[in-house]
Amino acid sequence: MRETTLRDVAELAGVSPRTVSNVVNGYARVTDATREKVERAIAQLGYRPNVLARNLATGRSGQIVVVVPYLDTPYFAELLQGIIPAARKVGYNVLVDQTDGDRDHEGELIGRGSRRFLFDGMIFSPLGLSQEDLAVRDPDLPLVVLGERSSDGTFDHVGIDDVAASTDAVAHLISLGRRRIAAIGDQPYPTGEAAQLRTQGFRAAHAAAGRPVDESLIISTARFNRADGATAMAALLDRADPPDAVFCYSDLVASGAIHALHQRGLRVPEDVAIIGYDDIEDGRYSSPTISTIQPDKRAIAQMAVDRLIKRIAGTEPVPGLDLRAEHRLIARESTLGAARASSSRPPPGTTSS
Amino acid sequence: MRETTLRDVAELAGVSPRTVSNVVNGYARVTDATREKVERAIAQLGYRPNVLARNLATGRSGQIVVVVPYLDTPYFAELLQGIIPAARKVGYNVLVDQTDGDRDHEGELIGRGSRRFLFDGMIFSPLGLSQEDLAVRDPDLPLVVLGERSSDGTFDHVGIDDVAASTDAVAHLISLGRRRIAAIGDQPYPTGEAAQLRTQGFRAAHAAAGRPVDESLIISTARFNRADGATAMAALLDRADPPDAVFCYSDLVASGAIHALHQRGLRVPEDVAIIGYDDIEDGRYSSPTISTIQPDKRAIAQMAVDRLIKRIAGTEPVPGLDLRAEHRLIARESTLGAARASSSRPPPGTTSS
DNA sequence: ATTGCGCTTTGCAGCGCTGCAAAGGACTAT
DNA sequence: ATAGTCCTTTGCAGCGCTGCAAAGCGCAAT
Repeated sequence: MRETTLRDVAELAGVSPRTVSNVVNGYARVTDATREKVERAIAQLGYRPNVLARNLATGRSGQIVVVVPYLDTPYFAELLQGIIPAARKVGYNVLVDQTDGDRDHEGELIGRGSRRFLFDGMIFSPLGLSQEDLAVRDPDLPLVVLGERSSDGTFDHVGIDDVAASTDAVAHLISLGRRRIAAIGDQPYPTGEAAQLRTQGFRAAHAAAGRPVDESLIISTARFNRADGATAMAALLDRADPPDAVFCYSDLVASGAIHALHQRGLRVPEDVAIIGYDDIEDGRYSSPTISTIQPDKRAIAQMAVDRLIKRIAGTEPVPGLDLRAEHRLIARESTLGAARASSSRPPPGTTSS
Repeated sequence: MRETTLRDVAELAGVSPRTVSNVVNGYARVTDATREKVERAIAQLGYRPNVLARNLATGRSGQIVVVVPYLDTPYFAELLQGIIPAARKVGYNVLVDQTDGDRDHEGELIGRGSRRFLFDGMIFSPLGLSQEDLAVRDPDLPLVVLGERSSDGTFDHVGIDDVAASTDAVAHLISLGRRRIAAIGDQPYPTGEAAQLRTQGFRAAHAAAGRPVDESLIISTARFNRADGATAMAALLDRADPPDAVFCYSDLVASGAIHALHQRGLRVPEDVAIIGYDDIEDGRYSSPTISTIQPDKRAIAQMAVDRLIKRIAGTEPVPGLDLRAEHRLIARESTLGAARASSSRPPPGTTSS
């Protein structure tokens, strides 16, 4: 049996197809009488508009895509948790795509491919693409970039002040009296801009305290995940002069580092203090709970959606904006110890599940 | 400037639009000569097919949707990690939707709404809908259901044998000599089928060991998350006769329970042994590492996609299948202790990030 | 009664592509 | 040379909807 169409409804209601369309879309002025007639016909036939046809006719898909490197990274999952409802509230469906941080895949997505027609705009968290790679993008694609890129003026960018946040994190470790502070997560190559900003903060905090930076304590990792965190921490502990504190570039890295410490029978924070970055839910429950930098994820999600919608509507001035969300330092057991952090009921989080 | 169309390409190449379409789709027999001509024209004009138009013409969208209750639940995130590439490999884009376990929202998605046109099929992990609610679904929607429902014959179902897995988990605790075993996560109401199967396994293991079940040790929670796990554990510890082991219905619940134990200064597993369910990455790194039931997520993802594709193609016999993936017990520190579990390097996981 | 105005409803054409089936061409067999 | 066969290419119509602008209609003002 064929799916009922606008035309079928029109016929039954005794009006033109165009009028049915008007009713369906809540358009224009339609008399209550006709509206009712049409609505009755719609109900009777169980009509539902064919979105595919509408898309072709309007040239818009009503979908936006959110592109992240990894879906199973809690930070992104939590961010999506904010983006999806925000987008839905303004009538957009969200498509999620994961790139595995692959440069080619990312390039394909922002380039002028055929999928372009499937979404009206994109919120993109690049990993494999460097700042300059972003230039190859389809200039027609409304784009909001998350994280540590800066806008070249043709798209909007939403993030937090990574340098300031990292400085806060390291200053916190210094204020606790730690002397040998390591950093895990640097990425000294073109696509490692996010990491480099954090390293910059690491240095700034040392400078502000009049401390020299021991370059050998800055450890690079390929990714910001648990496995790399554990490996890097283990390497640090193999040294003759291990650190007494570590600034990890993500909470996952911190989680891995703590795991490595525990495996060697070391205590956190007594032997080594750990601070992470992102404030994922995991860190609020782990043992010890993880001190961290909390970006305002809800704000980031909302800002990203807002900007994208405005860009899609085309009501925005061309110049791209660089927007900054708030962040704050959350000190927990992994730096303060169980006693001092005893207000260690999990603090109200941005999201929870 | 207008987007170039099939017609433009045809004109430049000096062939009919239909031929261009044939080339683009790799259809039928096209001489190398014409193909080359057309391809040159495509390249020259930078043509890309309009997916929206194709969708309307074919009546298919090339998208499938995966509906989960919560995106930021690691289990689902890890599952998606498997589903997305599997689907992409067979030419489908994946749309992800999150329902917050809301019954109405879930009902809308499987019902005969307008979004139906946006996807060719659905992989659905219900939470708010009970078995019988599933009946209201759009019968035309190719559907694969994940988790603890069983097929009513009109859709496929993929899961693991929850009763057997739960029995294994509890038998493990019993084999370690634990006497008072609690369960956290029961949901004794219509939508709690998944939970109830685990409770069933809990009982079965006791029965097999000739042990009575202390009903008061079966704790219900609204959800399978950390917060509920912590709360339930705290309640258990407030009792005069706390348990010496707990079977948690998810790793997140286990994580919350461990958090609560640590807050009271109790040790895991010395004071209370904990076993979870799902084998999320988190559990492989937490302190202690969490013993768990490991479902074969990769297999689940693959099976779900396979079945869905076959259903979409309509080449499948109507009767729905109930498919079971493998599971295994992974004993880690939270039951064995650090010493015995010292092979506690994180085992190779299904996924990692 | 006539004109003009404003609101509602309509018709037309077309979004860009593909399904279908027939037309056209080259080639083989007789 | 002619008919038959097979492969390539084409034309047509239409997927179901919306943008646009005109047509229709009721009512008020003259």
